[in-house]
Amino acid sequence: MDLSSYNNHYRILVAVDCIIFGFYGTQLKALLIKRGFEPEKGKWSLMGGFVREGEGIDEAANRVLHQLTGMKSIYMEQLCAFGDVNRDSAGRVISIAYFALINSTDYNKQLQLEHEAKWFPLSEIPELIFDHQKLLLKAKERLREKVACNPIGFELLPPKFTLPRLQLLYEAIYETPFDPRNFNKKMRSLGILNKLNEKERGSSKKGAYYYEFNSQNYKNVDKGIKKIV
Amino acid sequence: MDLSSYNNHYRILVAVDCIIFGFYGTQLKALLIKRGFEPEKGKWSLMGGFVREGEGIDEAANRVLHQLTGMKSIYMEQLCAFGDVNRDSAGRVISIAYFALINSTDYNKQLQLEHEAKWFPLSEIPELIFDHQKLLLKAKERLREKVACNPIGFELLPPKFTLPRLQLLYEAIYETPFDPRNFNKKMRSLGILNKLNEKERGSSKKGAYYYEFNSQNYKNVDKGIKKIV
DNA sequence: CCAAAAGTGTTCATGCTACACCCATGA
DNA sequence: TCATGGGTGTAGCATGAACACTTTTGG
Repeated sequence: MDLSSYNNHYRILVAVDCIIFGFYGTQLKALLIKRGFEPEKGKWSLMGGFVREGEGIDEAANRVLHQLTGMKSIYMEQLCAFGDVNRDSAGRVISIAYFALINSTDYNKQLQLEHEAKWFPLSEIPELIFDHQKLLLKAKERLREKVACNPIGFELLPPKFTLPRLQLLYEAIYETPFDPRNFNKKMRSLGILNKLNEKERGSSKKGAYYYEFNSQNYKNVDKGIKKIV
Repeated sequence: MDLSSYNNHYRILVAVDCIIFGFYGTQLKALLIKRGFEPEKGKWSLMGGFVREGEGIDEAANRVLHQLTGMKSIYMEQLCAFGDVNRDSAGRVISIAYFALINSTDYNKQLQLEHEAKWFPLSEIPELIFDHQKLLLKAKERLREKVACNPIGFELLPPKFTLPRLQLLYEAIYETPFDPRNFNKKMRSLGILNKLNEKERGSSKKGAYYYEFNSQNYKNVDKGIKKIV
């Protein structure tokens, strides 16, 4: 490799920061940690880490997500880069933000304790370090845009879920109620759900049918054309 | 500033690369340059530059755009970061991509010569260095998504333009013809155009009325709700 | 038998699509 | 006067929004 022509240029610390969304009860929440090192040690923060030598940025984001959740193959997408000169009080750091969606039922609670991580409803986010509030806000916007045309909401639910539950999720994301008749009709018409022959008991006496996401059908459809919500 | 806790981390070269779109005749084009330094000197490339000390990333993109076009206050938006380990053959470089829209009538041709820059129709892009082809593709996608709901197409036109010309622009972006009756109706109904009392002569005998973009009206509308195309 | 949540169908308004003719003018 | 591109309106269709009642069953 010939590095000669690049040698005199300024090198910068590059971090990845992850906005991790989960769906608990009726609330969309974000997973935050108590920062474990200076500066701003002990304050609430997004989970992040520096990009290492020989490590791609997506790889770095995956590593960071794995560190905190113990999960592999999390749904994850790059948001954008944040690079104001003084965004980090301890020096020049460019942060590449990722947002991730996880199914809250299967992740490692042990790791959560180690990192002093906590789920916060989006309406009750505490003060965050640096520009992390801004990253979180942008992630929320992007999630809405993305969910409107792409079936990624399912990433926030277990493989089997009921329609009322799916509706609660969309209501949490958009912070607005939907009409259950219209919602069901729309969802069924998209042809991306399989109705199972099994009911969920417990949240109602009648019981609601379970559905699963049919990704095969989705792939056959012209992506991004149909509006989901 | 206390840098102690960050000191042992790996620092990386960060570049910004700009995908610059322009509208010429009936074609959407991208501005490419002949790369002026090694590696890959003399090959076609996006215009880019390294992020400097004390310079924010948006600032860096503006600087790069100014260098090539001589224009200030160009419409510009961050696309995303590209950070695969071996994307640059000469070492680890993370690139933050920006796409820019410029009105082709008022930019500096002199600078174009100095950089050996050339406008290429999107259907005739030559081989590009590194992953620049990928950046360009992604920019094209993003432009379509963005233009569908935001009136940024006007950035590609002079302040005064005719409806047939605007239609040609949209047709170029979406690579598909529109019905002129429906297109006009839709555009007029959005209430973001001012019809001027002046006609463009030359492209037809009857002449077409000039319009200008009314950004004031646009700001009063609930953004991002209305679909433009 | 009653309370609580699940499930379903119809109507109306709106917006999108398709489509054909007259207008103004320079040559 | 004619060729060229500019400009407009209508009817059918699909989609989204509003809205109320029946079903199931555990307690």
